[in-house]
Amino acid sequence: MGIKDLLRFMKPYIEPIHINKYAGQRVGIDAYSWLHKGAYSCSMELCLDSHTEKKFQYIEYFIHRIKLLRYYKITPVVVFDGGNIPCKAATEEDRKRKRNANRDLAMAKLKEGNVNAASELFQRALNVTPIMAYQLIQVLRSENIEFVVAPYEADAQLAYLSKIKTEKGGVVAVITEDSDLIAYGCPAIVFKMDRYGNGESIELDKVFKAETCKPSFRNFDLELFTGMSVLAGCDFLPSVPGIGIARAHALVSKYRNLDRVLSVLKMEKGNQVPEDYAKSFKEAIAVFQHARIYDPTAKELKHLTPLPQSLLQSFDGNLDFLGPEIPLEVVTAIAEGNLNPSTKKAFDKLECSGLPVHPIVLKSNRQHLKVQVSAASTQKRSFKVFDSHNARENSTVTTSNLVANKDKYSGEAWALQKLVRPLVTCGNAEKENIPDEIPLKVPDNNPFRIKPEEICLFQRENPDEQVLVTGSEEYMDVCMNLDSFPEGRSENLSRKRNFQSICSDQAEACDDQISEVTVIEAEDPDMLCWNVKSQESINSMTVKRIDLKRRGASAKKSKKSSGKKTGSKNSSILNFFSRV
DNA sequence: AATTGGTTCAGAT
DNA sequence: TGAACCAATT
Repeated sequence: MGIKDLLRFMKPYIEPIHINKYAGQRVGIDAYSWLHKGAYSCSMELCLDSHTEKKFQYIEYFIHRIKLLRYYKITPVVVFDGGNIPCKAATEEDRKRKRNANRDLAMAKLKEGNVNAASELFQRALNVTPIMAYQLIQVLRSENIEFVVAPYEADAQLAYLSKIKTEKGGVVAVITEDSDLIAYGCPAIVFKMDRYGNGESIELDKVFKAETCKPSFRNFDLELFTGMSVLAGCDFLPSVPGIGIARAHALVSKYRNLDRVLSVLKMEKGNQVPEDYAKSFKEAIAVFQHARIYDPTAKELKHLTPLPQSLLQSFDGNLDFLGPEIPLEVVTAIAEGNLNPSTKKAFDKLECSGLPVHPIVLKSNRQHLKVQVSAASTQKRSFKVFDSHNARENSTVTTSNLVANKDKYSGEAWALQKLVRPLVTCGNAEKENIPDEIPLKVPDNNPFRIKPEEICLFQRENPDEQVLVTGSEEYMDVCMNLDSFPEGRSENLSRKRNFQSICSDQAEACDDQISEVTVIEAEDPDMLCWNVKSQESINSMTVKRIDLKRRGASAKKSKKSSGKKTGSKNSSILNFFSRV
């Protein structure tokens, strides 16, 4: 997908980025990349077209990322792919063939009863359809999230949005996985954005202006860069055998003119160059330069950059390789998500049925735990934890080692504050104020840590089975089972580890950053919770989560942690204690 | 010696 | 799917 090896080649120009860089600004989203990633978790349901809620998990994935952007005050503009353009047909056919092959294999494995092998193959049979896009669009509408369906390539549309002013609907950067965006001349691109907003960025003007960085693009302009990209092989045209990104760059650097490069190529490679390569090459370049896009302000079909008369003539007035021209009303209806861009017809209501009314709801079988903090003194703080559903008052437990020194533990204090905000009064809990001296900090990363309403508990049907408690499904990191995992829950089997090994791993991994490891144990001796706290851990992505564990009745006797055990029998309080 | 292009492996969800 | 690896090629 995209330009072969381009990202690897451009490595020296790629730098890590966090999307908060674009706070307050508009950022374009290549919908396909998130739809595709989001569909991984429900690929089998999608391929089999099962009518379960899981089928719509990709929407939750997408919305989670939208929420992430909104948290950072970024205005997302979601761009969908429209129709296929003719010169991409070969690539599309190829992908379709592979998908179908994988789907058939998957079905065979399913018949054999090998569900694991089948679901792996279903992932490779994944296809993001206009109907999936349409279902997402309905959610975007209800959430007032801006979107546009491109007449053809979303990449071209995104490049266009990157070129125009914010007031006219433009964006300052684009989030995608597709290296084509570089060839389209998109000035700022974020690749590989993770769930916390970390990614890799490339800025085109830095590429052209860099004086010493190799590979050098000092004498390049965008047309030469695009030429290099097409020579290396793109979705519109495979490369001449033996020409990869390095040779393409060398050729363009040397001759600094695409026509000359083409003739040299013909000379050197002779019959290895396909008959119509030069023509296809020029068409591919023209797509990257003048692809058809939708102007949301003028509400009309335009070219990415205006088409010179001379170019039109050189193609004998036939621009069908850009995709056929689309009537005005149709292109607008497509852009606004009212017509299927492939069929140019209204979306089939039946086909689109089954969308949950509230697709973003969390699963229901869980309890919320609310945590309250009090500040008896600056030397010592006490915590209350109670079950918000049952509204039972729980006993207060204290930690003596916290916040002895305000500066030293400010990060920890922040974490604790996050734990207790918003403060929810519940039962007969005493109202206690959050101390003023704890700074309310906006985290640099991962806004979704440790919110009280997101600490939840998953109870399995059989009470003797282990119960895994983590942060909210939506926001927290992976569930991790500590000792064993019931059969049939294979997705996390690979993470099966025991408590000690996790603790020691974490302690080791965090050795240099972690000031303290706090293990939180439930009043119920079977419930364990531990957390790693330090400023660094809170602000960096590497240290993760609160993991809680409830051990089955059989495991009660063998208490593994070294915490004290306190409390009254009828409460489900967590006792907090610290160690190490 | 550099590059291509095929293969394999781990990771994502 | 992509990144990393390796062997064949120029």
